[in-house]
Amino acid sequence: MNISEVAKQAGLPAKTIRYYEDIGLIKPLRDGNGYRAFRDSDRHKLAFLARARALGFTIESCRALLALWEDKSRASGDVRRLAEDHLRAIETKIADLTAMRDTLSELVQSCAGDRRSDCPILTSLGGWDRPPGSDLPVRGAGSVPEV
Amino acid sequence: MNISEVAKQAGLPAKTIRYYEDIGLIKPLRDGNGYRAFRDSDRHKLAFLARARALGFTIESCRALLALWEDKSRASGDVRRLAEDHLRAIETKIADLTAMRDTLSELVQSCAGDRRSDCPILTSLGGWDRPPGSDLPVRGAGSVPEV
DNA sequence: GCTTGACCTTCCAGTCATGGGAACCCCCAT
DNA sequence: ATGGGGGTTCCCATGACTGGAAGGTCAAGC
Repeated sequence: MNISEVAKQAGLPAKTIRYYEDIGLIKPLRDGNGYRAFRDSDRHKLAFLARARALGFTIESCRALLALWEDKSRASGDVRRLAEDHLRAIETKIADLTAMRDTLSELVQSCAGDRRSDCPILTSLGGWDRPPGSDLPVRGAGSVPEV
Repeated sequence: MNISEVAKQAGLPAKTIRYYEDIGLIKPLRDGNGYRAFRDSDRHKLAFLARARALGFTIESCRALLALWEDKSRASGDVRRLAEDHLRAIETKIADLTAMRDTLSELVQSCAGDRRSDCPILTSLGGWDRPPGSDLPVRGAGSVPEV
């Protein structure tokens, strides 16, 4: 089975599969022609990776999860700890984004959005006409997620 | 006022301010010694940028917002459109993350998290023992946000 | 046997918004 | 003059890919 077929099955782009080999997540064999020869184990790992990535685990967490998956003597506590850490990260990000959404939503509501130039969104971003203490949140060095 | 003072006022790292100059968001003058000389307008722009970034606008959206801010004959509709697009992006991301959180939360709940090796999290990621159609979501090329 | 086109391979560069650090310059107080 | 704390430019690294160029391989059709 060539890479594009494996890619289809795993739900990952072929480029991503090559990348995963590059960083040592999988180690497929090679055919005589240089093509990658995927074993069942490689394809299972790729499916595992696709699911873990879909849950937002970082590549390094995926690496750790994969190692635990392969380690028949693992403790489920180790797996759960990884998952809990990630869950907390997600919840933090949801909270950040929800705060953004609420602020932005208010701003959008307050803007007429017509041909007139008057715009509370810009006024607010500019920091004018606001009583002290009602500042928009200001990002403190990487504390706020990208969208 | 030197860059570190300006940085403090804007709530941005000095490095970020240099970067913003690099990509043409601000154009501070220079003193005889080569130090950046920030005008009021530069400092106001930086404060504006810090707030817009804190709301998750991309740099390019910030550039557009800044241009509208400076354009006294803008239409507030243009501003509002930008904000609405961004708001939709945030909402999409919140939805994605919420789906992740729900799935992950269930998995965490189902795992004993002790010294035994049995682990439903790994079982689920491995794709075993699941009736057809109950697959975990699989990422389709960039459709799912990073966490 | 030759061509065509769809695969496959490697390698390099780019993305986004910074952060780290080197090498060097400048200013002020001792 | 010396030291320490600014400032400056420049290049490299991050995460997790994605795009594209240059070239090898394979199967089908003529």
